[in-house]
This record gives sequence, C-alpha cells and structure tokens, in this order.
Amino acid sequence: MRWSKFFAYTLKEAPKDAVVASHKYLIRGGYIKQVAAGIYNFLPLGKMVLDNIRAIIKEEMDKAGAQEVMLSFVTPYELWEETGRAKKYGDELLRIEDRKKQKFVLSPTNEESVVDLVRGVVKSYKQLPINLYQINLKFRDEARPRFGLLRGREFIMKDAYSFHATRDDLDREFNLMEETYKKIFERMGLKFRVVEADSGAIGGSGSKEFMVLADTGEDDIVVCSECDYAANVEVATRKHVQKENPIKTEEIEEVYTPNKKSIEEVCEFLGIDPYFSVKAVAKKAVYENGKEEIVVFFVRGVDSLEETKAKNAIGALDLMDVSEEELEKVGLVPGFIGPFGLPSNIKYVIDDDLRMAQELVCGANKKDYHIKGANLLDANLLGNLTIYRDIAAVKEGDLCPKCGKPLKITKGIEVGHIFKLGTVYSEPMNATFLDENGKAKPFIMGCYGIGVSRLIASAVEQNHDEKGIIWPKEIAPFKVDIIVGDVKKEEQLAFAEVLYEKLTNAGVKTILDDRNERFGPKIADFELVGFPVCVIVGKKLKDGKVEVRDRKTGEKFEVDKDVVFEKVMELVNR
RNA sequence: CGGAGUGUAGCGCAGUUUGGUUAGCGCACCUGGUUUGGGACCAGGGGGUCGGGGGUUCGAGUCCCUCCACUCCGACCA
Repeated sequence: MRWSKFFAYTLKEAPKDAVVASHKYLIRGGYIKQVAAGIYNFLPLGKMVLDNIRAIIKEEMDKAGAQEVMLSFVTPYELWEETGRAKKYGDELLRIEDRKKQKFVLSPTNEESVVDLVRGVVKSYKQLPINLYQINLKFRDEARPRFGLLRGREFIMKDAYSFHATRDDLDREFNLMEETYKKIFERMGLKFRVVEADSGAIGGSGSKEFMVLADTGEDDIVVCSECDYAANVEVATRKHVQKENPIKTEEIEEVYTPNKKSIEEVCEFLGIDPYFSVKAVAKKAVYENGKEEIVVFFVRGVDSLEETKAKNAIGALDLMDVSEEELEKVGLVPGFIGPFGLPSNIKYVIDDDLRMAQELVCGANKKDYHIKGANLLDANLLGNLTIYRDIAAVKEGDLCPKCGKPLKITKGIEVGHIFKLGTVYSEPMNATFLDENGKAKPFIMGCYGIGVSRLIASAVEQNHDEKGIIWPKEIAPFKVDIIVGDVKKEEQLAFAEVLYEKLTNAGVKTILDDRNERFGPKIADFELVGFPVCVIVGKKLKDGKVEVRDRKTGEKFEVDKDVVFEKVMELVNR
C-alpha cells in the first residue's frame, strides 16, 4: 500500500472524550471513528487489525475441530420467549419490528439461534459432539457504553456452541477450548490470566474468564502471589483462619454506644480490632418471580460484601440499596443491626469467615446499643434457619485457598469467557437427541466467547507508549513502514519502491510512505500508528546507507542498502 | 436508570456572564512558491442549520421553554 493513496489519516489531538489509551490512539491513528454512543466505523487500518485477529481465531478454532457458521444477526423474538430470556435480558436486548409488526431482536448472543438450528438437524448421539462457531456482529444496548472499543454497544464477537451426549464429553471440550483460547491469546502476544468466574446471565454450572492484564480493566481479579490460583473477585475465595481475640469477655453484654454507627466509630469507641466486629449490610433482593424482600448480610468488620456472591447465595436476580426508612419499616434499626434478635421475618446470611467466630462485637438491634463478647458457636441463638455462605469480597493480603500464600488484586479486561451450560437452553427449548437406548435427552451444551473488537483495544492497552501504539507483530496492520525522506529525490523514491516490491513479494505486509511530507510527520505517524518496523530511506542513501528501526525496542540500525532486505526480514521474523 | 457536564468548521477551542456590524483562533484542507532526518515557512483561499424546534426582542451563538445527542462518576453489564 502506498500511503499517498491510502484511506487513512492521523490526528495531532485526540477528541476530548477519549480517556483511555486505546480509545485515544485508535482514533488518532485513524483506525476507528465514532458513529454514535458505543458504535464505531472501522477504517482500513482498523479492519486490517480486525481481520488479522479473526484469522488467528479461525485457524485455532478450526484446528480444534470447530466448524464455522454464520447465524443471523436479526433473530425472531419468539426464540427469546422460549427460554425466558426475553424478560431476563431486559433493556439490553434491542427489540425491533418489521413492516408486518413481527418482532425481532438484534442478537446480543446466540444460544437460542444455535439451539434452534441444531435441534432440527441433530437427532442421534451418533452425530455428537459438534461445535459450531461464528465471528459476527453483536448488539447489546448497554446502559453506559464507554472507553471506545472496550465497551461498545455494537461489537464483533467470536461465539462458539458445543453439543454433547454426556457431561464428560462436555468437560473434554471445555478443556480443549481453554487450551485453544490460550493459544489464540499467546499468538496475539498478550499477557493474560485464566480465572474462575461467575456465569451471570448466560447461566450454567462452570465458567472461566480470560483476562488481559491492564490497569484500565473494569474487572478486579484475584491472583495468588505464589501458585496459579486466579479468580474474578466475583467468585474468588480465600483460606479461612480464625484469629483469637486477645480481649476476653466473661459473658455477652449489651454496651451503650450512643450514635456510634459505623464499624470504625464503634471499634474505636470500644477499643477493639475491627476484625472482631460484625458488619451488617442490608439489601433489597429482587427475585425472578418479581418478589422483593429485605435481606441482611453479615461479614467481618474488615471485609466488604461481594454483591455477586451475595446474589448467588440467596438466588436473587438483583440486589438494590435500601433507605433507612425502608429498614425501619420492617423493624430493623439502621446502624445497630446484628445477628442476634433480628425480627423473625428477616432473611439473613452470615459470611463463612464468621462461622464459629467468638468474642465479637455486633449490633444489638436496639438503638444506641451493641453486643460485646458475642459468639457464633451457639447456633441456637440464631435459630435453625441460619445460613453461612461465602459472601465477603476477597481483599489484598487474604490467603490463597489453594496454597495459603497472600493474594493480590489486579485489574483485567475480560476478552474471553467459556461456560459449561449443561441443559439450561436445550431443556426449555426442547432440543433433544436419542441416546444409545433410544431415549430422548436434552443436549448437554457448552459455549465459548471471545470479544474480538475488544481484543483490538486490549492489545493497545497493553502495548503502547507516550507516542502511540506498539502492535504485536501478529496483528499489526502492516509489519513494515518504508519512509521516503524526500519524495522529490528520485533515487530515494526508486530505492524505496524496489524494497517495497521485494518485501511485498516476500509476503511481508508493507506500507510505503510516499507522501510529500517532511520527515517529522512521517516518523511521528510511524510511532503513532504503531507498525513494528520502519525503514528510513533518506539522506544517507547517497552513502549507500539506510536506517531501520524497531518500534518496540526503539533500536536503530544503520545498514548498508544492499542488506536492508535481509535486516528487515530478520526483525520481522524474530 | 440516578448524579454531573458538554454541544460553535474534520479535530482542539474562544466568544454566551452584560443580546448589537459580515461569528473568530490554532491544527487539518485547497492553490502557488521555498523547504525535506523529528509534526516547516511565505502568500492567497475554501469550509459554519453556533445540536434541533419553539418563544421573547427592532435585533439571539448570547435570554426563556422544550426536545435531542454525546461524555464523565455510579448502578448495571457473557
């Protein structure tokens, strides 16, 4: 490609609303252009990167035996009613009507479509397993799209769906997909971690996320400082250790704590370590059947509630904040809520870490009073309905559940997620096959997603400097940029063109910067747009020399013009 | 969805407080010339529904009403 003819432009200044590196550089470099909130046009450069990523994904998926299909982007609303997700997915599902008033949705994901496709075709266990995938457009009407391609409404996703006769076979495919994903992200040159994850709205039994490590990530992930344990904070666990309270209390006593509501205030007032206090977090739980109730969650004073875990603990669809008035209405005393003597109609959950804990301070369910010396040994105090669950958020310094070493918290961008769905879609959609005994059984399914357009942004988040993008070689739009120092100097242009032909013929994607510009803008664009290697054909050509630069290492080589091809090939292939 | 903010040329902004010729600047763009190893210089030039609609006024980018779009924080989110 000759830059003088290329549909690409660069900007000196980023639009003011771009705040993260990938958003700024992808716009400044002429990769994407915003159309509406969370919707972008891809310019040639952006499309090239996208295609490179697609190619890697396709190659590895095909190698793993999956088969590429393309499911319709507009799908009948009926299918979504079949599984009940029409309601569950809420406003994120963009509904549209055709001229006959028939309802459709823009696909945010394709479980329904693919089950509908397969149930009409696969009848026997002999046709299983099967894994179908596509790399296709998705639309989710996010409440708040942001950060450019990191959270768009319209985006490209690779989604795969596997069908199995047995759980064991699903496990095998799940592991195969995990290995395949690792290969894909490794080939892209990304630093990532595979973490245990919550299944969320997709449902199913087990899931793992693939997180690209970057400070701009929206997810908190817990990683062990020693072993390979890694989990999304939404599901991360920790090793429980019971510390013994050095302060002993003879018996349970109520103490007067006027206006001391927060953990800090109470503990300071009573002179105790917040570790031995109980924090109450009240939430309004909303269930799938529309029922709502106030639930109280108890965690240690030093911990905080992890809402996803809490939600899962009680099987709620959503947890919402409650006002003091609402709490008082059901008989709770805001600021002084504790596990003993709660109104009998209030559901509560106690964090696992408090199981059998002793010498605690907690609210007395009475204005201006707390209880000292409480212990959770005696379940009778709490009644039989007491449930202990893991509901506290793992924090920096907690101990690894696998090896006991300290845990760390880091930020990650979710670029892949694999699920064991089981029969959560096949059952309601009545998608069955006949087993060896001629009995109809629902398909056992897995599904596997990769955020393809998000990967573009993730790669930039992880590979940039103050000047611009530094593309990993595998996905760079062009691998080599040949800069002609002065296009009016015929010998420079002629030499550059010969080199360009040679590299292109050797299969190296090359761009020839033959614009009538000075050196400054050309080299700045090389750095901004982020090609791995550049060759500067300039002044030194008359002494038989050209310069070669490596964008990533910043190395500069002055090489003889006769060996420049070999030098470039060496850099491109190393 | 709650809170905050912004909307003037492709991008970045000034002008709005206190209404008053023809709406301005930098970058980008076009023409000519000089330049060509770190975002050059000189001269000339093109480009605007001032987010939309309505209103007040002799007069609205500026004041009022209303709608819309976009961004940020949060909630939400395979």
